[in-house]
Amino acid sequence: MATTSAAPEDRVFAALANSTRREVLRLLREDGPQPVQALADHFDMARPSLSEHLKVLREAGLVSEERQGRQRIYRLEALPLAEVQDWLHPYERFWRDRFKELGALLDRLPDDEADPAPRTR
Amino acid sequence: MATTSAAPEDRVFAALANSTRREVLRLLREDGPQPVQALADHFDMARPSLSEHLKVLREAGLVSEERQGRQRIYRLEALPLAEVQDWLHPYERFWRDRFKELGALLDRLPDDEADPAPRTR
DNA sequence: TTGACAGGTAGGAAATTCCCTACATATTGT
DNA sequence: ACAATATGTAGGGAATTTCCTACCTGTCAA
Repeated sequence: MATTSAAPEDRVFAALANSTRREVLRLLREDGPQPVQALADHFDMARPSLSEHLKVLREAGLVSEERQGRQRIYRLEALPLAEVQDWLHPYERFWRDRFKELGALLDRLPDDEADPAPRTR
Repeated sequence: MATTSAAPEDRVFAALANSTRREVLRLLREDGPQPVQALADHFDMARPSLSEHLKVLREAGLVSEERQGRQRIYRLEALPLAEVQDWLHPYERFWRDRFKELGALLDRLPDDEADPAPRTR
């Protein structure tokens, strides 16, 4: 019956669905608050396109902007990500169970190679 | 420089971007493995549309199917969600910092109303 | 004031997503 | 074998997303 209510976290999940936007978040996290240009330097795309992405992030509450002269300094606002973590929580035991199964399986095997081969990408 | 490489987690984030799909995950988590019909009962949408959603979830590794006669039992596969949690990790300190700020602020106020009034937005 | 810089907005094309109605396939009961 | 059940796939339309090239606005420096 649930008509798939549009939760407020909807915007956050949608914002995270794009890798450019996730990269922006990473840049803000690792390099701190910075103007649009500095961010744009990391992408191939036209600057106005990045502006659109910033808008999506803004509307999801994931970044804030502070005007400073003719620049706008964008800053990471991580709080909405706490919602995502909360959302994940009830699933945690499921993957932990899986890990346990896997661990048990490995225990039963001869002590061979622990490393499961480098990811083929 | 980074051309926003399409990470493998891309599929997972994209899968989570839709609330119907998140609802499916919740149903599988709360009610356990079940056939498509049982899931479909919870949605207004045509069953083939749900099938498409299940396909997206399958390709993200978030569910698995087990054929049982003419039914297909879908089961939650939560492991890819661990990737999401890993992705979240480096952000955690940012929102904790925010909480601390908030806490400090509240401490400085007269012990009045703890509830900060519903956001006027 | 004028020009250059920073960055948002408008308008639109191409791709993708989401949902639908047929239809195809496999299994099961009669 | 036949009808009914369970579910996937095809084809297509509408909406949304993503990206582009102009273009507009505000700030700073000469």
